[in-house]
Amino acid sequence: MMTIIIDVNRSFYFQPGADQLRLTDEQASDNRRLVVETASRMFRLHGIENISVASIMKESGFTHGGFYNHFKSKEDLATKAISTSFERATNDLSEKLSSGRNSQKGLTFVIADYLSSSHRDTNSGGCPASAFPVDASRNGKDIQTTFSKGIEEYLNIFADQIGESEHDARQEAIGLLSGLVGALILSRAVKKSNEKLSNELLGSARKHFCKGRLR
Amino acid sequence: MMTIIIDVNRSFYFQPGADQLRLTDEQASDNRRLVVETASRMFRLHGIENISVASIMKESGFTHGGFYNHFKSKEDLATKAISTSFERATNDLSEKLSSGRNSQKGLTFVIADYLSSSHRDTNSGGCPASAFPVDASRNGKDIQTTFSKGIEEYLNIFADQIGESEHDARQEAIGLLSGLVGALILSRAVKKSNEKLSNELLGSARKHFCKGRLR
DNA sequence: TGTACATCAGTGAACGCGCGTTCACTGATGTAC
DNA sequence: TGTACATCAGTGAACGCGCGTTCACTGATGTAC
Repeated sequence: MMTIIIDVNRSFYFQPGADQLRLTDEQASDNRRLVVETASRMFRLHGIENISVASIMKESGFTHGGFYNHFKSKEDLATKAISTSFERATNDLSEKLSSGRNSQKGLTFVIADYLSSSHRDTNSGGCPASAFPVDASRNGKDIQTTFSKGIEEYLNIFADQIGESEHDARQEAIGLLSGLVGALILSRAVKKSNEKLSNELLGSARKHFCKGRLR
Repeated sequence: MMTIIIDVNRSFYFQPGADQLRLTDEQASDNRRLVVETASRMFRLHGIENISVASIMKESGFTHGGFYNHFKSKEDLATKAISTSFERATNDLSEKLSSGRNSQKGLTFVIADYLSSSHRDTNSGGCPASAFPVDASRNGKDIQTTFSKGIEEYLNIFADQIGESEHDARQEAIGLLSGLVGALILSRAVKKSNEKLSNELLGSARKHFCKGRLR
């Protein structure tokens, strides 16, 4: 078996048109931000390994070649996308909690929101703590470092809200976050085949983790 | 730009050697079982999308060409691998629980075992309920159906053990399974970057979910 | 403030690789009579 | 029970495709003087 490949005229490249011009620094960093946000959404929804660099760039309105002007690698982008998701999510969380007067009652709102069918079905991927842990566990140290920081932030916010003695609050926060993440992930995993079970997982977990907190 | 590809002698194929012979039905189904078990382990450890058909076949001691003699597609294998994992896992679980005399105490053993560092670090991938949910949520109905059945089985076993009124037991089982799955997944996701946090997640979740069950 | 030149975001083709799947081929096993 | 023939698990090459990454090239913007 022999294959002969003759490649004619290897060094012919596209010449950009006359309307091709260098962007200002501000435009460039706006573009970078846009790509990170697109990636954050697509990664959370479909998983990091299942979304290509080209599709992120296309969804952001660019061709894929320019990707490496902004990011060292796909992993570099993933790291930035994860930390951006967590920043936004923990800000939202703090806001929701600070608007609720009674702290334990505030938590029940957050739990109900987290374990709602609209969070399960969101087409932006929802909470990064539920979207990324399996990707993180299969990836290297850089991505895990970013993920860990996000988890710590979540735990701090929950523990602050729970109050009690510091150690108990932290332990309670860990139990709560684990329960929320587990229930949401499981309910997503069965939704297409058994929506009844999916809803039951959300509803029962909601009741279970609100118990003793209400009012 | 033009590329010319000349492919010489396209139709030359390998001829099996003289020691090449048809297997008995039993050998063939033993081989099939072996491939499913190898896949189950590799899929749980690295995720379904991250393991190739060729690598599963190689790890099982075969070349990849024969794969489609046994399975309709990679998804077909994934479905069989998931259900096999659940069968084994739920059998193990029942066994562990039935050996413990007091039912609530039996559960605390299971919780401690589930949230142990050796389960987190197992190089066979461990419990399918924690290994597959994110893969399942990103896959189609066939895989989710298999996954749902496994989850139902887990919930039934937990609920039986918990006892109480039937409805409360089911709700409690959902809370417990969610917590176990969430804590294990999170602890795996931070292990490479922050082992202290990883251990804390396991330990605190263990205490949290054993509370009120001990003795 | 004006000028000369380096920088760099974007383009689209290409590279090298690995994926899931298909294929022609073999010959002992399985089976229909 | 004996015989003729179809079945089928395994092999390794190949297909077609998509991936992450690299590349040469452009010219207005950024910057050093």
